[in-house]
Amino acid sequence: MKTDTGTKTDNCFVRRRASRPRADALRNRERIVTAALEMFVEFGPEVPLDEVARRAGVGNATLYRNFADREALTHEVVLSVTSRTTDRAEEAVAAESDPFAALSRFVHAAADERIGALCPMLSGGFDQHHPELLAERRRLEKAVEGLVERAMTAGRMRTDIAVGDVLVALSQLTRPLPGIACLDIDRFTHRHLQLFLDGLEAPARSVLPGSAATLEDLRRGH
Amino acid sequence: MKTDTGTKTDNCFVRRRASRPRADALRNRERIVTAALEMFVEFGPEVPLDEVARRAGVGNATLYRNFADREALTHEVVLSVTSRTTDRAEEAVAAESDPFAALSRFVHAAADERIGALCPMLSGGFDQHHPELLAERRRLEKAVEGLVERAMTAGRMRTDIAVGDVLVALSQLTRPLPGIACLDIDRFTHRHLQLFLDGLEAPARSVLPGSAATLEDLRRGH
Amino acid sequence: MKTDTGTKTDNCFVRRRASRPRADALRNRERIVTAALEMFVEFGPEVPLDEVARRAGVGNATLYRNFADREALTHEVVLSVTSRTTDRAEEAVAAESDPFAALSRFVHAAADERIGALCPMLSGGFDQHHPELLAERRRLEKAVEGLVERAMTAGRMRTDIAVGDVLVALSQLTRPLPGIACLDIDRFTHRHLQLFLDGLEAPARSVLPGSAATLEDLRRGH
Amino acid sequence: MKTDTGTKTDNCFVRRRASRPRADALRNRERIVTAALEMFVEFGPEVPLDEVARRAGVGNATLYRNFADREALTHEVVLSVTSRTTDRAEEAVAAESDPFAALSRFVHAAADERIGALCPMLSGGFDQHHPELLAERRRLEKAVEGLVERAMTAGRMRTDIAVGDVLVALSQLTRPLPGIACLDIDRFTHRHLQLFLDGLEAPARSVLPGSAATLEDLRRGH
DNA sequence: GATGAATGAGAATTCATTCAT
DNA sequence: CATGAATGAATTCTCATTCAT
Repeated sequence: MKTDTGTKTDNCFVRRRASRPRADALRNRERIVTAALEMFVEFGPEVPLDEVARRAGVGNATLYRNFADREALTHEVVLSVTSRTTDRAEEAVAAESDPFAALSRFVHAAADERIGALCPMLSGGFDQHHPELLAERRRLEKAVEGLVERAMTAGRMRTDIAVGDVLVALSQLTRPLPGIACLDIDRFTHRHLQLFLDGLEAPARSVLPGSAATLEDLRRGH
Repeated sequence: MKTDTGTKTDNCFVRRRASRPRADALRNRERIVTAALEMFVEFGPEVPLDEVARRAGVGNATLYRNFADREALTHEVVLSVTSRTTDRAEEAVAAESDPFAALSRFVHAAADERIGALCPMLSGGFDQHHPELLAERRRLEKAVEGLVERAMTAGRMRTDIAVGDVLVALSQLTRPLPGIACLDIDRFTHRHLQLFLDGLEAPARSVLPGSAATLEDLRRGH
Repeated sequence: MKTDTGTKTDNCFVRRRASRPRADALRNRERIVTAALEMFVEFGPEVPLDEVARRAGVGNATLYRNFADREALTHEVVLSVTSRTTDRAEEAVAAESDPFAALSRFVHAAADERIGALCPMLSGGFDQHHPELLAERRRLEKAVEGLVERAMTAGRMRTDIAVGDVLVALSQLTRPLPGIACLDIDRFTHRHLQLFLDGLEAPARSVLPGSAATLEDLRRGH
Repeated sequence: MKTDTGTKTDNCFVRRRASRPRADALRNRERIVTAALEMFVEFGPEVPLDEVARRAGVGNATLYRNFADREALTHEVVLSVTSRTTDRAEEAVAAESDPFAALSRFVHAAADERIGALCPMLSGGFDQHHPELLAERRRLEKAVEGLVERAMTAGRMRTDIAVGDVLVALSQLTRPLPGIACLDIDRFTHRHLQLFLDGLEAPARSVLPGSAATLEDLRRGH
């Protein structure tokens, strides 16, 4: 995942203080993204960027130097959450031999990565069709598709479910309620996720209406 | 200097139909609440009130005459959705002989009433503790409690679920995604609700973590 | 003091119910002017007219039926206060044999008539040059001039003072402080007026700078 | 997730002249206060803040960056006028050997500092009980108390007067008449102040009614 | 005539974004 | 690079005035 944004000055050698600012700058960038995610979760995606900068411990102009506007920052946050969530999907495969256990582990891990925070951003606020994002999202879908298909193949879950169903339900159920620490993620959210997983595991009791979805679909109607 | 305020009754007979002019006013009031709900669903709870007024087809000041500020309008919207949702719960009991079918009918009906639109409002934006709201919320909880208990007693659903679990999961799953017509309520939402219901109906497969919740609990952490 | 505003329908005879609404209407008009004066004193000349109407116990539209706009109402209030103050000046002459005592009585009486409330209105807010107002103001000046000259002639006060000095100082000293009941007119204002009067009575100790003024002068600079 | 907010000190030496950029900012702040005082005097305390900003030559948001709201700006204006007025009281002591001349000098100087502009603000519009203001007001009262007591002790003025009487009368007499350049301060105001001073200097001719006041008292009734 | 409701224009305040140091 | 300050373009809300009953 090359983030070579601005690699122009990479050339080696001396120049003692040339790379130092880089270290700083990179740390700032990360701090800002972290702060932004936290505050989107706590206060919603409308949170003033000046406040994000304050929480990140940098001046507002530094934020704008790194991210041209709110859209750019949102983009990075989405990218970062998506990427880490994908990592969790991959870890889950490795960590659990039982395929449904793997899916289950992923679901809870995704909640901890605040995948729910992406929801409000799905609706505008950044360029859904940016290649970088599309790529990352496909990576996530592939990974989750793997988890789901393995569980189905093993007969461990009902088979009328698509990746999109999992991802959307998962996102919605973990979607933060600004002002309430992420819907009190420990007291409620994991509980509801477990209920959801139990439902996936049980045999189908009805014909699900509507159509299975990919994340992609979500934007279609727009 | 007699300040005989209230001498208006000097004009004898008049005032027969003192409440008539309100026909218009009442319609306006309702139109505003309706427009507000629609726009909260479409654009989120931060939608400019001037836009709400425009959609309602009234001047902005008319909105403010009816609702002192955003909080007051939000209050009314929440009240109205809660109330209609409760009605749906009561209807569901009457309409279905099977207790789980009743719960199921309620869940889908609540989605159509946009119960999910309440989520973003639960986090501030209005006075949670207003007696009027508390009363209405209790009515809703009682009604849903009835649905749930009957289904459990009939052995039609797992028994480790509380009203709050149903209401929170239901609200989250149907929570609107601004910019996407209520998460494309027909293509996805009812599907996910059905999946959720299937999960409720199936026997428990795991011990649910965390604690069951009432809507009340949601505010506790705050 | 003919206030034949709208006397067009004065014609006598029958018409039982023709003059009745008149009585009402007139009372309303007076109530509004009274309420306006009270509220100008209490809250300043920016007080919302709807509030004035409420205090007067009439609908806002009734206020506007009687006074085309804020200027018209202000006009009437000024006229009314000026007129009553003039009456007080005339009464003072009649009531006191000592010329300075008469002036003194007038000064305190003018305070009770809220002559200070005129100050904020002197600065725009209504048409200073309206003939009706000019006439009334001249009447006031004449009356006060009488008081002052008599006191001077009797050797009861310093002679380098003009009517305008008395009226302006009097108005300023009694000018209401919105939010503080007319500068607590009894505890402070009459005290300061007495001090002012004592100063007038004493022999001149210095050459007063500037020029004596008529109320008229006040508008000149504008 | 280290939230080492405050790592700004990573950049070693920097920050030498951290307060330099404030040169501009400070000037702006002062310009705004100056403009505000001028416009309060000219147009009253309700003058639109956007206009104040324009007069100060800054954008409206700059005003709001410096003063959270009208109250905060008013606070600063009051503070600034009070403080300068106190300075004048102290200067007056130094400049005049005769105690009454000192008082007299102060009174005219206070008018030039627009002490009268404080009047409309005394009635709400800012927090009267803010410690900063209370302190500054006490400083003013102390200073004027000194002037008054010295004049009394020297037998140069009547002795039934309190600081509050002087300050209130002084403020009222110099209170600006929006629309009229500070009551044409040179043509009328100094004249009336001189008359007032003459009255103070003369022996008491009557028992003053009411009670002497401190500025503090003015708020009591509220 | 009288009333409550409706309205648009304007004022206060916030915030994304740009600028100067 | 980093920063605090500046800015204008919304947004919320108020109020004088008009309208419909």
